[in-house]
Amino acid sequence: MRTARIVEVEAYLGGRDPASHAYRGPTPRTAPMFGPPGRSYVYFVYGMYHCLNVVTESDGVAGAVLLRGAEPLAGFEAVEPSALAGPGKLARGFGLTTEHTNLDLVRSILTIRDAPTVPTWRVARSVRVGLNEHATTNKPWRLYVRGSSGVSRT
DNA sequence: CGAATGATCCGA
DNA sequence: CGGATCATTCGA
Repeated sequence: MRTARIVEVEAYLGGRDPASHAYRGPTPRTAPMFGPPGRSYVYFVYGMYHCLNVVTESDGVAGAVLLRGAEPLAGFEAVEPSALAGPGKLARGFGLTTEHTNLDLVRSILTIRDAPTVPTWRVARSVRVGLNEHATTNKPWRLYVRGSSGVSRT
């Protein structure tokens, strides 16, 4: 089993967030974002990368958190500490594809477990990265563990 | 149908 | 900064 510690995330909302895939209403691809919380939303971009999100809002309300970086803990054979630093690399490291969208993250082959609380002083905030200017909100909706090797380069 | 585009990454 | 590379989405 492969395990890793999540160290970088970004929040995406629904109708009020122009950067969100849910901005213009549900589509077959984004349906999980409008579903019940605690499930996965995996999408394919740039013809070669997958990204993993955790659906967060109640059923019928769009909202998700993009997992952008993690530190490998176990199950990864001889990988660099930065192997999961970045949303595309994280999904690839876990072998995720669109087959893994809409999975129950509490009980399925893909789960998220509780972990020791990260001290507030280790958490940094910033604006989200990788968005086109038109969609940027300039809200500090990216959170990451300061100094972690699992944080994507920006 | 065709065309545009993107919540990325890497290398120069 | 540009290229890789293609599913998804939107307009005609």
